[in-house]
Amino acid sequence: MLIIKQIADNTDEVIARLAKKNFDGKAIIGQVVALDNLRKSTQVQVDKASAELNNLSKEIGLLLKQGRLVEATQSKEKTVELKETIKKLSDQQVDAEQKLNELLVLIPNLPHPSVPVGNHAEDNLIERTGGKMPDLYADAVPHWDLAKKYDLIDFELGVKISGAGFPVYKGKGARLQRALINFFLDNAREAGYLEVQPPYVVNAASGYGTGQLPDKEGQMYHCTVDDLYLIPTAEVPVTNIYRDVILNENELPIKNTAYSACFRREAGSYGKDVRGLNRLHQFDKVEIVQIQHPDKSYDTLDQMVNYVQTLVEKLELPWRILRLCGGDMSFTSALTFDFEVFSAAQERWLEVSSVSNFESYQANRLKCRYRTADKKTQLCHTLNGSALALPRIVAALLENNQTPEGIRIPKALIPYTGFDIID
RNA sequence: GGAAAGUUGCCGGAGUGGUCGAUCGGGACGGUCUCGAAAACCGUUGUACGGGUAACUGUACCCAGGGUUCGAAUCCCUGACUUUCCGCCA
Repeated sequence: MLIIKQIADNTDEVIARLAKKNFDGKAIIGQVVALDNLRKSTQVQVDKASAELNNLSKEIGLLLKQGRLVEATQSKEKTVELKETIKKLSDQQVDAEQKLNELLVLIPNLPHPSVPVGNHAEDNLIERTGGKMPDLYADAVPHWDLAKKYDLIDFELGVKISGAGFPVYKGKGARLQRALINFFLDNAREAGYLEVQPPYVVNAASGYGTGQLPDKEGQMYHCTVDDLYLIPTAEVPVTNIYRDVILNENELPIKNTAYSACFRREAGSYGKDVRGLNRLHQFDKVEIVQIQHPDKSYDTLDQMVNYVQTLVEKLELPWRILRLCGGDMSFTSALTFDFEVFSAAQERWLEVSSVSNFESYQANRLKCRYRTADKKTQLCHTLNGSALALPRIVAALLENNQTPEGIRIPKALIPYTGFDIID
């Protein structure tokens, strides 16, 4: 969440910047500032009364020790009213803090000044593009047909076992998944990321830490008996490793990578967007996460984008990078670059990665801090990106590399698949 | 699922009603010594929110939430979690 001090000190600026995210912050920011003032003023009173009570208690202790019972009893009587005052005031303070917090988590992150204005995908800026558009032969078909033809993915079987959006990968389809996961993890490791294997279910505190809660409550699978959530991305457990952690400045940046299955309810999605592998309830993804010094986080964001670019290049896919507009960005992000690859038979760009700098927004919720040389604690910046999400990569690989003889595997992947063609 | 024990600072581990934010040990950091290092010795070593230009200072925090008391890490209640044993099991 945003830092209350910054909101209070730059109210108008915050409201103006939030507008870029289509968030009308006028009313809520006003309330937040008022609650913060109330919180402070009640605290001053509570502290003062508590100090008085503490002093009285010490005195009573001394008096009792000296056997001055009458005076002790008199002092005791004085505490009655004090305690009532403290109770009343601290209730007020707790109440203000609670309300303040409830409001703060509803305010999205401020977009970076370089974020383009806009509300829809069409308003995103194309940063750069690369790769070669494939020349498909006349009978080229979308990946769902290829998946059936070569018996790679069984969507109907998934429906039987679980429901729509839970495909069953088979044979070379399954091996391709495994190959991609290993390929991505090995690349990440070579780029200096420490591999971790996180839990696939998280508690509510973790959901709040990275901002999925309360904003995206309905998008996560929730195991109510145990009050645990299936992770929508490895970002959640991996970033939460650093919840309530104070790092040494020289430990930064932290670079972690993790493979995980990801679970998303995708409530409200339907239509041709969800065909085949385009949108699933369960999918595989390798994620990269960095915890960085605030001064360096934007350099790091560039590095992460460049790193993801090397992946799509090695996979020989046509790609483009979008700078997301304010309306298309996630709740918690300050600046996001999306990667899309062209899926030639569908003739569509498919999002395969999203790389974001959250600045201190997540860190503030997580209480992820670092200690400066002069022993002050400061919030870290958190960043993450998909590197990469598998299903749409698979869709593009299948579609773009289809030939009458079979589906060609890109050179970089062959050591991982163990085969160079699907036929 | 059944039974028992436990949860204190970076870690280990004291503390069972009053100068306890907390003994001590380890670690880490700084210093002395050394060509350098080790050892030894000396010192430092919490977080959050307030007040104050500042030096400084107030409050809260010993798993969480309630309660008893003038006063709670310490006593009582509730909850969470952890560990061990038994059962079940990849």
